[in-house]
Amino acid sequence: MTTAKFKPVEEQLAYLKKGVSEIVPEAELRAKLEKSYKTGKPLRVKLGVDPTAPDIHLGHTVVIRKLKHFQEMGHTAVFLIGDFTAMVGDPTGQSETRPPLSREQVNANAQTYLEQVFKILDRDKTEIRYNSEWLDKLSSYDIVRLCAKYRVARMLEREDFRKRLAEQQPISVHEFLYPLMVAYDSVVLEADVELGATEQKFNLLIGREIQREYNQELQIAVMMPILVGLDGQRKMSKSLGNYVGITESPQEMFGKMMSIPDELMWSYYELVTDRTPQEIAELKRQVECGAQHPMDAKMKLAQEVVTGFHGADAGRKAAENFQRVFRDRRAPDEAPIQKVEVGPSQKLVALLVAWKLVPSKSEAERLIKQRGVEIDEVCVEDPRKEIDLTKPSQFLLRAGKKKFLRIVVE
RNA sequence: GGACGGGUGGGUGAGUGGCUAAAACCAGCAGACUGUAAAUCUGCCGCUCCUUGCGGGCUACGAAGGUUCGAAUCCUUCCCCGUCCA
Repeated sequence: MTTAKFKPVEEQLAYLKKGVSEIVPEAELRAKLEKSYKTGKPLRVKLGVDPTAPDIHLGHTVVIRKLKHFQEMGHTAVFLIGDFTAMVGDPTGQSETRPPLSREQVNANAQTYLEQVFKILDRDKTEIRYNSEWLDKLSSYDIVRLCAKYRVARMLEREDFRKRLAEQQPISVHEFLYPLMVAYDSVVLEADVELGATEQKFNLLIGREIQREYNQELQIAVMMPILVGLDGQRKMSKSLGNYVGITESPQEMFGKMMSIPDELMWSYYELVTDRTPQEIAELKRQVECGAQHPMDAKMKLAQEVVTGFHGADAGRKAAENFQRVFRDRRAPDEAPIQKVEVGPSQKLVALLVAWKLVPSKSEAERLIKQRGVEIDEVCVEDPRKEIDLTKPSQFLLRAGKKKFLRIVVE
């Protein structure tokens, strides 16, 4: 092994620190990088993700992108799927007990996660592991011994627990197990570095404590900031609906990116694109001095994100479409197509529900009354309007600000 | 095991027999304004039916029963959460 396989330590550090919120402790990371540089042995970098939902959104990609950075520097990316821990449920960040998932759900989610993760990571260079591999095999006795290695008072230091205790919210005993199991994962994987969002700090640090108990070298905790959701307020999450799914269509993705508050775009540039800090600073300066319109800067961001997941063509098209529909206020050149068979005429409200543009007829009626529905760019005034389906035709239906459907009767 | 407090719409939270599909606020949606940003203003915000009316029906205040002309509100049992005691 030659040392030439790695870049110089300082260069690696500069790259790896991009966008990072905290490294605990940073000096040890440097030491580990130096050692690996000398011995030619790559660091083992762990990122654990619980497959609690079928899709990954932009918020998840922040840490995955960081793992990719380590991968690019020649280190071993260990992508850990928490198929066991997903069933335990991590209490992190939400002050309520999350319902545990069944094994089937977890497995199905894990599958879709992997497909999506490799839009970012290099499939051939990633070590994929499942923590059920070892956690399933622990005996009750093993678990008792693991629990014996940590104290309740220390456990209660965790902000989420402290808060719930103070607010008289429930804490289940099994929730204490979660951080211990995550820590045990690090022991099994012999992690040199563990990545996570800042809210994972507690878990990452327990990993160090438990590794010490098992006489291992301690892992470095590298934490990434939490990506704020589209509302500009709260953390991006599926349950809050303020997210961008990475499998969403280019148009949707673009539209959602454009809806973020202006100030937020800088943190997005930093966390979900591969732009360097210098480039971002320069762009920001241009916007501030008026050389560039904030909307243009945001459109660039949106296009880059779409390009990352759908390719350059899709990115360009999405930008053009956005320009056309929302800035020039014209119909989109392509809208999803809904085919309908020729048949008896039907009420528009019923069709809006059938085509899933609104959740109920009441909602549909409301939308029409509020002048939110257009057919071929003409506002529908009558909530009782019937749609003629008796002969072939087609028209463009708009429901609300963003939903378009090209209806083809045939 | 005992004592006490609590469980209301997506969230916070008022309501303690009819005026309550349930205040207020937040979130959400639509319209205006715009850069589909933010801010602001206006309206909507359980489901359903039609003759679209300050219209009819249905469902809803942890669950199930009961009292009553009438219950989110009173009674009974049960479930769940928290605090203190053991």
